[in-house]
Amino acid sequence: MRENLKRIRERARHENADDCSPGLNSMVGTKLWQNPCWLSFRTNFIAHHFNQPLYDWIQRRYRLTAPEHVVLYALGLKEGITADDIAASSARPKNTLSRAINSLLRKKLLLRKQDQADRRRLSLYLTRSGRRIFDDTVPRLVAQEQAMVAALTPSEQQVLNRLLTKIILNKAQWPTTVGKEPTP
Amino acid sequence: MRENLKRIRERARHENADDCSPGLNSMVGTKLWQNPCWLSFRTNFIAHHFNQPLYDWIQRRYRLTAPEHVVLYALGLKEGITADDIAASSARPKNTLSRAINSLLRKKLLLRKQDQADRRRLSLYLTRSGRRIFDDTVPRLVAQEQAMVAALTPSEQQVLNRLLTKIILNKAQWPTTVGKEPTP
DNA sequence: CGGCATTAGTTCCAACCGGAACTATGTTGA
DNA sequence: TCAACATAGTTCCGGTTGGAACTAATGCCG
Repeated sequence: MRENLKRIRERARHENADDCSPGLNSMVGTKLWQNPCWLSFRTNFIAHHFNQPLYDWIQRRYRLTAPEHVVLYALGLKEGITADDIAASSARPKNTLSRAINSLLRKKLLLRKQDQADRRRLSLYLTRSGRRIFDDTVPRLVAQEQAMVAALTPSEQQVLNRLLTKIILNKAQWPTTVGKEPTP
Repeated sequence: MRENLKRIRERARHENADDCSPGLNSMVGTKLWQNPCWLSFRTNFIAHHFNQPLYDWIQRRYRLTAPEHVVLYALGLKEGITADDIAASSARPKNTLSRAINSLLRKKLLLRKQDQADRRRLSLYLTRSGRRIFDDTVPRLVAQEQAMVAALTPSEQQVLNRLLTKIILNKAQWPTTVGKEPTP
C-alpha cells in the first residue's frame, strides 16, 4: 500500500529514467524515441499486449489453444471459408491451422464439407456450440480493445483505423524479402 | 506470364470476392471490414508481415534466432541494460531471453558485467562484432519498414506514429486480464 | 488425352518455447 | 538483526511449433 521513498526511487530508476510515462520500463521509452523502426515496434507492442492476456483467458475459459481460437474467430466472421483462407489472413502457418481445425472437429465445434467444384477444398462451418463460444467471446475482446484505445478520442480512432487500413490495402507493393537491393 | 481468363476468375473468387484490393485474400477483406476488433487485427497483421521476412533473413544471413536478434537490437539501441529491461520492452518471456543472451555470449557478440550496486543485475554490452551486425541490419530493417508505410504521405506517417505512441503511453490504464467485469 | 506444374491439406520430427520451480541477491519491517 | 518477501536470472521439461516433404486433386498446354 504505502511505498517508501527508496523503493519509489529505485523503481523510477528502471521504469522512468528516460522521458516516458509512469509504469513503463525505460527501455520502452528508448524503443519509442530512439528507434528507427518506429512502426514495427509500435504494432508489435500493441499486438502482443492484446494477444497475451486474450489467449491466456481463452485457454483458461474454453480450453482452446491460440491457433484454435484463430480458426474459431475467423469462422465467426465468415463461414464457408477454407484453411488456406485462414492462413492468408492470420499469422499462422498452414500445418498449425490444420492441427487446430482437426482438434476443433474432434471437439465438435466445427463442420467440414468438401467443395464439389474443387474437391481439394474443404469448407468450414461452425456448429451451434462453436457459434456459442464465438458469440460469448466477442464482447470481451471488443471491451479489451476498447480499453486499450481509450487514450484516443473517437475521431482519432477513426483516423488511426483509416491509416492502418491504407497500409494493409497496399500489401501488394510490400517487399517480401529483406535485404534485397532494389533492382535498378 | 500471360494468365488465361479462367485462372484470373478463379483467383478473383478467392482473393477479391469482397470489397478489397488486388492481391489480398478475401478473408483479409472480411477481417478489415466485418471485424469488431479492428485494431488488434491491423496491428497483428502488420507486425507479422514485418517480422516474418525479417527473421527469415536474419536467420539465413547471421544464423541468429529471433530472440537473439531481439536482444541484439535492444542493445544496439541502448547498452548497459539488463535481461529484464529487454523482457519488459519485447514480446518474449525472460527464460527465452536468458537463453538468447547466453547463446550470444558464446558467440562473442555480447559482454556481461555485474552491477556493483545490485549484484543480481547483469548489465549487457555489445562487442565490436555484435555492434557490426547491428549496424549492418538497421538500414535494411528501416528500408523494409519504409516500403510498408509507403502508402502513407510523410504527414500521415507522423499522425500514425503519434496516435500509436499515445496508446502505448497509456499502457498503465490497460486492463491486464480479459473477461473481468468492471467493478462497480 | 497425358505429362508437368500448382494447389489444398496433412504428416513428420527436431528444435524451440514458455510456465513453473529454483538459486542467489537484495529489501523490508518488527 | 533476521525472517519474510521481492527481484534478477537460470534450469527443467513436456507440449507446441513450423519447415520440409508428402498425398491427392486440379489446371495447363502441347
